[in-house]
Amino acid sequence: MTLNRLDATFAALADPTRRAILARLASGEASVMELAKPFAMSQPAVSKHLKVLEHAGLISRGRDAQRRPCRLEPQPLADASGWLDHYREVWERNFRRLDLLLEEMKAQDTKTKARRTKRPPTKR
Amino acid sequence: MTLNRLDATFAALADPTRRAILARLASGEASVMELAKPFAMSQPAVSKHLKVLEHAGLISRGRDAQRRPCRLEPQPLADASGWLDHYREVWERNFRRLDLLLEEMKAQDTKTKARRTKRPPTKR
DNA sequence: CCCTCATATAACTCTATGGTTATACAACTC
DNA sequence: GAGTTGTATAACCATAGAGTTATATGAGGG
Repeated sequence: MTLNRLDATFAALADPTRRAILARLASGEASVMELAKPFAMSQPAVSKHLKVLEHAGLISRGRDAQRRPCRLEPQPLADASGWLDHYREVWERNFRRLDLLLEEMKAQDTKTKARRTKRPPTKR
Repeated sequence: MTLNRLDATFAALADPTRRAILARLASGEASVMELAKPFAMSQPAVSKHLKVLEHAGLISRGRDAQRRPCRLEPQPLADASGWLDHYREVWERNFRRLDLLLEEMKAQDTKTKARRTKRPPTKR
């Protein structure tokens, strides 16, 4: 469920047009025409992008006469951000740890170089 | 350039298999076979995923005899995270502002209701 | 040298994506 | 009620993505 949601969120963010739409929506609601204007692209194309964004839960749509104004829905973004932040932390910690490890190995290496005919310490 | 990089990063993250691979790599380097084991998927499929991740700059690969161990590259993640955080902040601010606006409108609404022949209470 | 293991590449299938144009629909204007 | 505006849908095309099997390559081990 939530995993599927992450899929949809990241997939939606992978397109520069859609990121631009989201950026535009950061300054307030907008109609489809308003959103389409900056792009060298037909209106149906923009509608499709909006459908993707809506399906990913990143936007929701109201009704104002014929217009279907789009507004942002911050929740999925928060989820994606959470995922990134979580792993980023782990990764950076791991990265530092690895740097340390590499220095140790470099030191070790000079000592054991003669002995290493095969693969060193059998994985980790 | 950087925009293209964001495309690749988010596209890479959109696949659950690739996210799982990254999560696995958080606990250290791993070979292709090791990475492939948990998945019900052929080795070439995993190699393809790794190629995507490498192309997105999310991993880099070394050489250890026949093995091509994968390790994480945190930089693109930091970029993606930065993009998300930036807009998330704007969006949340906008969201709060909008809530305020809606309350104002709701108050206004009761006053002007008689005048409005169409369009019901503007949703939500 | 030959064999085996780890990985990469080729060739193919299937489905999804991003775009198009043309058209339908829905709601307002006059 | 006729026309106009905003948006959605349909039908289509081209390309990319995720998977497969089969095969090639590259590096050690005996």
